[in-house]
Amino acid sequence: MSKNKKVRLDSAGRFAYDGLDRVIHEKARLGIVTSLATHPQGLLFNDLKELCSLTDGNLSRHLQILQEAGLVQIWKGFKDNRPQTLCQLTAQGQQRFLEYVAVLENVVTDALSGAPASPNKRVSEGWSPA
Amino acid sequence: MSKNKKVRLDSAGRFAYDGLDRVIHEKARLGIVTSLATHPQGLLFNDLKELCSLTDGNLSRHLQILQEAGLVQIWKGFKDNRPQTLCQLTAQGQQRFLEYVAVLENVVTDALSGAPASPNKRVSEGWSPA
DNA sequence: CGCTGTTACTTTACATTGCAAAGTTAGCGA
DNA sequence: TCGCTAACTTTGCAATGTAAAGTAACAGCG
Repeated sequence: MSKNKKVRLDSAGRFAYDGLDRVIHEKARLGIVTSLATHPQGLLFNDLKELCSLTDGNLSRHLQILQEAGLVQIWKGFKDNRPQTLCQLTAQGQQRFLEYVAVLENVVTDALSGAPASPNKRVSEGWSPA
Repeated sequence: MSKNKKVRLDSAGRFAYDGLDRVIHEKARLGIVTSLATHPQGLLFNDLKELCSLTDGNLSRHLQILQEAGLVQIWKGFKDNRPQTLCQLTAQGQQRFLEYVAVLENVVTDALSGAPASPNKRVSEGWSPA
């Protein structure tokens, strides 16, 4: 079996992506935050529901998490005597989202840098499948 | 209160990002898959542990999920009479990862297209904070 | 040779999280 | 007045992420 080269110490944590903010990274919330980022005037609860294809309960939960994390401001209002909820990114939310996107760009860069489309090298002798 | 424009029907699902493969999207697994994508010859369990800053138990769990999903091939071998585990992306894993990264690029594009760095517009009258 | 520590993982226990069904409040129309 | 609908919130529970604990085997030492 060929001798595998030990990962260099300075690579430790290279793919940990610590800056990937979990509050934003969850798929449903990523969609919510991205759609809010592209609508500075905010979006209604129903608009978010449609844009992100979420159920009422799910959207409500995620908005609560985003609000508690300080990324989203929730406004209550009325239209035709009916209650309406408007959601908007806070300044902090925008900032954290930009930071998150920068890390996401790193992931994309990493992903495309290692010739991922090329076939894997055959493992050398001495290995058997698990 | 100003009249909010209803989201156009053709925008439904615009930010659902259905192509964001959850098996890959989980932060720890994203790191694992990205690091494997940049090492076609595969990586040892310990190398992955260091590169991704994961505990043994956590890494093992995620590798199991990736293997069960068909994205990763696990090879067992020995070095100096000690067991070693080599992990490698499968062809399917590479394909799905490329598809995933394409969607990630969409997210990044969306995120940067809506003037996210510009301050939010003040909400019109009639709204009060939740 | 027995014992202890270490290595390279796997398994387990449990806390956290994501989801949608169920619930709530209030308005509208018959 | 009643039934239905809208716009959410809350709840129950299944799924998931994490690291501590466990396992098997090797190395070194006395």
